[in-house]
Amino acid sequence: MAEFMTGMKRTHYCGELRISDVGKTVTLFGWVAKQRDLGQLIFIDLRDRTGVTQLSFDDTSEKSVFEKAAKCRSEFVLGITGTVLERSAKSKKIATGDIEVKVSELRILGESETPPFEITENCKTGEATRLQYRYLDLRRPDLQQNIILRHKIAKATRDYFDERGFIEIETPMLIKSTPEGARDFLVPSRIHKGSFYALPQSPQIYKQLCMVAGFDKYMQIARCFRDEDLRADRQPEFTQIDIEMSFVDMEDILELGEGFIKYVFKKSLDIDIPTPFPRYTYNEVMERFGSDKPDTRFGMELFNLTDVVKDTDFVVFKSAIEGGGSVRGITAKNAVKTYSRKEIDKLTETAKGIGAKGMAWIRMTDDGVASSFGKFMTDEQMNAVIERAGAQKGDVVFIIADTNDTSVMSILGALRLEAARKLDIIKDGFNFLWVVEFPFFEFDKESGEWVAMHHPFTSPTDEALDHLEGDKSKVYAKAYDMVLNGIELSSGSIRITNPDLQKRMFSMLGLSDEEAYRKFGFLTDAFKYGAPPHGGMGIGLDRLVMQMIKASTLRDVVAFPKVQNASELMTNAPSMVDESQLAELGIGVIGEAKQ
RNA sequence: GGCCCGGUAGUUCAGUUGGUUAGAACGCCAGCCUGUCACGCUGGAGGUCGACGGUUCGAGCCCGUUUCGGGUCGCCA
Repeated sequence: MAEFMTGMKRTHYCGELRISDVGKTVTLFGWVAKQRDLGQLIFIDLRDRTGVTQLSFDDTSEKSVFEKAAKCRSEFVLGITGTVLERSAKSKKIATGDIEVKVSELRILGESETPPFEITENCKTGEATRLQYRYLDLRRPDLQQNIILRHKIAKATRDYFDERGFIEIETPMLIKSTPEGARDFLVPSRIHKGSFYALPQSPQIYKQLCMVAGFDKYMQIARCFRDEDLRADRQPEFTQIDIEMSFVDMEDILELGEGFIKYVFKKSLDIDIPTPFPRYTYNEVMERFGSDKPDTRFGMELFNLTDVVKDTDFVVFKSAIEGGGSVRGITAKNAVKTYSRKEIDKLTETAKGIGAKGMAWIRMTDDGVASSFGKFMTDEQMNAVIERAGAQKGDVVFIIADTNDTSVMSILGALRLEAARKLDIIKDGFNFLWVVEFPFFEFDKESGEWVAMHHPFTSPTDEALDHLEGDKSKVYAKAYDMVLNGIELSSGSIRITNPDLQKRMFSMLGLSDEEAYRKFGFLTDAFKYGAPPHGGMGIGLDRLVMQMIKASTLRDVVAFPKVQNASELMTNAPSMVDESQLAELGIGVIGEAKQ
């Protein structure tokens, strides 16, 4: 039934025509957004990626054209030629509202069944249905704008780094598996039966080898893969703006990163981001915000009560402190109405869910001070607590005690976010910051051992070189994170380039010399042949775009995303494969297959 | 793997203490309509109430299991 477009050539996009075009003969292609049939008069809104133009048909139209227009339904694909007319009734709602196109030739290039949901902005249809028909979802103007903005950001990214002498180099997708951190996606080899490639979690090692090779400044908009569980801001495949530079120290990289953010916000959103970004040490953000990726769009900072309550009779506080831990809290301003006893109980459950043993609280009501632990305290002690909390009438104080200081801070960090959302006090804006001076090791409670917080190529600070094998809590890394509104946007470090130091690092991570050589020998070998000092970072493109458009999920900025269980609803990937395919690869499935 | 939330026409939702034939709006179909742009008017079609099992005289509603979707903790060097 569909007609051919032979002989038709587009003169304009649907969103382009203005009053100045009146009188022109134009040819447009697009989809029927809406058809309004008034009997002897028909209007069709024709949509493409740029916008909508109204087409009109009346009794002066050729009969066959008019009849065809009457048959048009939503999402039919049309090609039309006609004359631009000034509208008698103008519309201010759309950019082309002053004109319409009186159609002289109409071809139905593709018909459409009724779509499962309307192709409109602010579609209310659930995500699952939209993802199943993602090609229709992507046809919606808002999602289309997201993807187009993403393109602009990627373009600005390449421009920025190109102007500064960076070279984009493609690194391989089929690489050696080095399962140190996240789980690898594995790809079986047909030629080497029983052997596997891995998909890269990041181009880390290759970009470092590019530095050894002398490219000096590398960048790549690189797809990365991690076989871990999904979150609203985590997809199993994601895109990094990956950067590495030689002969630089941390300052150079931070400056480059700030410049990049400034540039990309200006170019794609025309927003000025002030630089330099505030810089916090890891210890400072943990103490003040209870997170290594703090959201600084609101206050409610943590305070330390350990010295204030250490002599009280409250056994919960006392035993936490005696066990080497701390007592800390946050104060929610004007929250006494929001946080009724019932709501506090709910928050306590939340706290327990993330590892708290309990939660103490103070409510500063009109009738006085109510608290969960007042009976264990003298009035002076309670007043000292309230003073430290900076609490006034109308405020609510939440207090966490634990023998593990880090737990206390991170639990309060989570409660701080939860309370801020509930109280709706998070201001609009783009709060960038750097977190620096990361510890090199963190203590793993389960194994009782110190484990590396970063990948094994991260350089310790110069001062730390003397006591690497000593007090592990005092070793810091030349690592830095860029944080935006509580989301980790970027992570980077200065790398180790000394082969001996790299060997020391591997052995501290529990890798034997043989094992280290088997896994990373090519890198340590490379460092024997003149490795320039270098460092870099990877900026999460998806997360950056998501923040720029204030989306709440990555799925709004990824064209074809995966859902929570890591499957794709449109194609139903992953799927089982034929036995013959498995046989060729020498692979069998153990246990019950899960589709 | 744990915890929390949700699933009722194509879509978004309502559905009382469990009680006759499960409703509305939008969309869809048909007819009428010359200035609409959320067109209007008239009429119509459209439901395994996610699935299975249980309780009950009777289940959309109660219970259990399961599945799908979302959030989150673990995990993400």
